[in-house]
Amino acid sequence: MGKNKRQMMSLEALQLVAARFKVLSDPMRLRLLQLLEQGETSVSALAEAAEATQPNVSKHLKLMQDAGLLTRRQEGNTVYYAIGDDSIFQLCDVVCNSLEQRFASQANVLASATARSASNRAR
Amino acid sequence: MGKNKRQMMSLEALQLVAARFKVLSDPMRLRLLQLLEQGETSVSALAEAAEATQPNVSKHLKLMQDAGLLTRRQEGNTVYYAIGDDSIFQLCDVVCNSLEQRFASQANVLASATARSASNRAR
DNA sequence: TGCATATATGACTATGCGATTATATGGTTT
DNA sequence: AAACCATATAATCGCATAGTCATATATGCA
Repeated sequence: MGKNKRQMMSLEALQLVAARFKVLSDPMRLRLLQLLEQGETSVSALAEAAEATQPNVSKHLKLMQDAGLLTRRQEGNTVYYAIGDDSIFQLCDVVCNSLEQRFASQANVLASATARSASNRAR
Repeated sequence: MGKNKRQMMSLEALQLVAARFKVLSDPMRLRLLQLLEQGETSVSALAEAAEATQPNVSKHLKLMQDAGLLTRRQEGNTVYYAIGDDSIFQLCDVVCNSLEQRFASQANVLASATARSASNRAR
């Protein structure tokens, strides 16, 4: 209770946090993460589901793996990626709830997309 | 409890979420938010505290206000900005905790910066 | 060995954005 | 009115990056 007083973060720390947000600041990557929430998936399957080219998807996946968000498993010819950091979905939930509030009065673009995640939180 | 199955978000929704993350993906903006956590502050005060030029700070502030993260209040000549969406700090906490875990074994760049926020969560 | 499939990488283009500088806008004071 | 102050805006530059296309790598199979 009461307001927490955070101490200032160093510039390096802020850069790390900013970098994490940057990884999440692309619709295609969010789409891939959403697909991966259903479970480990191969690159080609992701490319088809996301309606994107294979090289493009491959790059995004590598970027997210390098950022520590995904894990990579190779089985024969095909490579399977999976969620490696569940905090991603906490982040998306918080953002969705905030956006819901913001657009509450307007045409509800987000309504169907975030209704469930909102009803999960005890607010 | 157990895993929640989210439903797919529309492309527009994903773009909105990505846009919110993008606003947070810049170290200077995070710095300004951190300064504003202490309370409403004028543009010039922010510029000095952040060691940045006034036009640069002004742009960042406007951008965050347009994104719904900040509020703006003008009093005479000077303009005061303040936090308009507290979810920002939830987001930063989640990211900090995730980064802590990730870099747990390495040199602890984040330790001092995030220790408190980590000890706040019941994990 | 040779060929097919799956993924990764490199070259290239186009777009977006952060920073700086100079200037404009708006308010206050004399 | 003019001068001064704080903030916002415009023009510009440089850089990062998402996307595409072509190609390399690598694994499996005939």
